[in-house]
Amino acid sequence: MPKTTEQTLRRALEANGQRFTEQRAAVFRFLASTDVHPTAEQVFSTVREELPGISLATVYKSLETLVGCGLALKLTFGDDSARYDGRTEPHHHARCVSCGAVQDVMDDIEPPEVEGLGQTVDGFQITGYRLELSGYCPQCARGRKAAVGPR
Amino acid sequence: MPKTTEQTLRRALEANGQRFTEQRAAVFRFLASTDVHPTAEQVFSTVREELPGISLATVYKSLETLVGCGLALKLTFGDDSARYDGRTEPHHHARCVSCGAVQDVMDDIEPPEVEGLGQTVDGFQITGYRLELSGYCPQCARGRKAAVGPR
DNA sequence: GTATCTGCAAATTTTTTGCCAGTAG
DNA sequence: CTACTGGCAAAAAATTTGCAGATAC
Repeated sequence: MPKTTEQTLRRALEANGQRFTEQRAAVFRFLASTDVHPTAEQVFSTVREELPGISLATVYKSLETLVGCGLALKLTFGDDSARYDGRTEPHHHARCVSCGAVQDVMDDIEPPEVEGLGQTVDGFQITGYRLELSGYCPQCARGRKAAVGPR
Repeated sequence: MPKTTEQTLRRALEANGQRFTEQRAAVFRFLASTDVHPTAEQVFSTVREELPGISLATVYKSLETLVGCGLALKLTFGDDSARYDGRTEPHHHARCVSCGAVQDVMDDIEPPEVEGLGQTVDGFQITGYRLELSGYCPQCARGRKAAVGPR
């Protein structure tokens, strides 16, 4: 866990009037180290290996704190429960329709730009977007014919 | 409620070995008539005006049935609970970051096409995509400066 | 007539909250 | 020190399930 990671966390917490704690640090480190977009439950069981005493409620509270500080994103995919993303740089996600796994994809899969971004669409003032790809992950991709199109 | 709507429902149900019921019809009609992407709870309270005896469990079951027949989509936006979409044609969504409302947007806001669609990206075999715009709905858009970019 | 539904209530699952002791600053 | 936190257990919210009576076909 590089010092810079802790620095980042301390600063962000401080900037939001929050305190630095071991629990928050552990949650943040785990989120920052993975790209699987874990659910709260997954964060809990992983972090517990390191901090056996941590409770699920604390994980939820820590996640909420991190989201509030802009250090993580709370996302939902398809019809699953909430998942957390420790990366705040622009990137998109691909979700396996077979096993439900969520993976990051390089931002450059995205076309030039979404026309109308920063403009008004149907009365909506657009400030951002999120692209979710569906498909089969490497493990599940076994002899399938792809049907392409938005949904 | 046009006869064609009922026809559509009957055919789809039949094709999936499911029976036509008043409850499913009411849920379907409501979904097809709105573009607000209601939660199960919202479907329940609206449909109950028409069928006072319907139960929430039945609404959940009906929604699942409709999704199974391809007559509706189950979606999640941001960090909210599951929402249902009665439209199956290609279109995208805009979500108000202020009030949480979800609105359909014309498909042509979408750029030409997502490069790599139907191809393999990072080992993922892509079969579809979903675009979610963030912004301020007409009601909430009041003197704001837009910061643009993926998130 | 018979397999499939609905409604109800109870069970699960997911997330949030209240409270007191513990700790960061 | 003092306010903010974490852990625990209980609460609330969201969704699913079992079952007996009702209903579509």
